[in-house]
Amino acid sequence: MRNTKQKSLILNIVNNSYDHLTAEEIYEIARHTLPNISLGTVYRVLNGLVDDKKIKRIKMSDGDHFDNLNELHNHFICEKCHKIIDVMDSIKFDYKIGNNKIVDYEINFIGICEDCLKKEEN
Amino acid sequence: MRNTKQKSLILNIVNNSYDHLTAEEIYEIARHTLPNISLGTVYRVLNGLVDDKKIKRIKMSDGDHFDNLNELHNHFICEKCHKIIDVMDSIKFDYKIGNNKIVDYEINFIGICEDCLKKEEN
DNA sequence: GTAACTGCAAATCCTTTGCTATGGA
DNA sequence: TCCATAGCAAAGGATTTGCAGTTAC
Repeated sequence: MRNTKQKSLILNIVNNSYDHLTAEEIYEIARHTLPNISLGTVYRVLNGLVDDKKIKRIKMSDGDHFDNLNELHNHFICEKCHKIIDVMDSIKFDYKIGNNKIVDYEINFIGICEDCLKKEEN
Repeated sequence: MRNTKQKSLILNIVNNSYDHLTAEEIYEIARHTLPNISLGTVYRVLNGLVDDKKIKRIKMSDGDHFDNLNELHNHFICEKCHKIIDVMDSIKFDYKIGNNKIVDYEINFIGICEDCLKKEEN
């Protein structure tokens, strides 16, 4: 895998954001630096970075979002507005599932976020 | 939400399968009983059942899969072949994340399944 | 009776891909 | 130099949606 300016830019964008950006959002930010970058390239680079385990993919109803691996964390996902909130507490598992090799795990908390709870009250 | 034969059939199919079926697969099975059922209806009914928390959606790279809620369980997902394996052990959490209301959580173990490990050896 | 649901087909939207040109090592 | 990668645009594929007819309650 070659080190292109497109790739290092995209990795930087993901690593410096805690907003769980979509490919489209990353594309818009990347264009500030590289106006000619294409959305196809953004998708291709993101897929490569996920394969290389440099970033993580979060599958959502509105398309995939991408997350940095700066610190171990999990997610809370709001059922109403689909907001993703980082849960920094590190939960540890020491687990065995048959003869399958566990490489990683993720815990997703699902519920209603503070903002949506407030809206419900009204 | 009305109780149609399409809906009860689809709920039965999901509840009696442990194969984490896709909409397309559910459609094919449903056609044995209701030959005129349409794929659009399958998608619409599945969305309704997920909203009503009668079944669960599993987002995968090849499209969504649907899972029954017969027994509390989590999933192991193979990175290579994308197989989903049920993990029946019941892990319990008593957790608080700010003022957000936690309704549910899911734990996904990610790794390489036994079959793919064997293939790698060769 | 009537509002909700179905079937059908077209549309939508995210994502991938083929091709040619470019640039990193 | 040479092959992986970028840009562009077209294709792909899962899912949604509009509409007219049907059905559950």
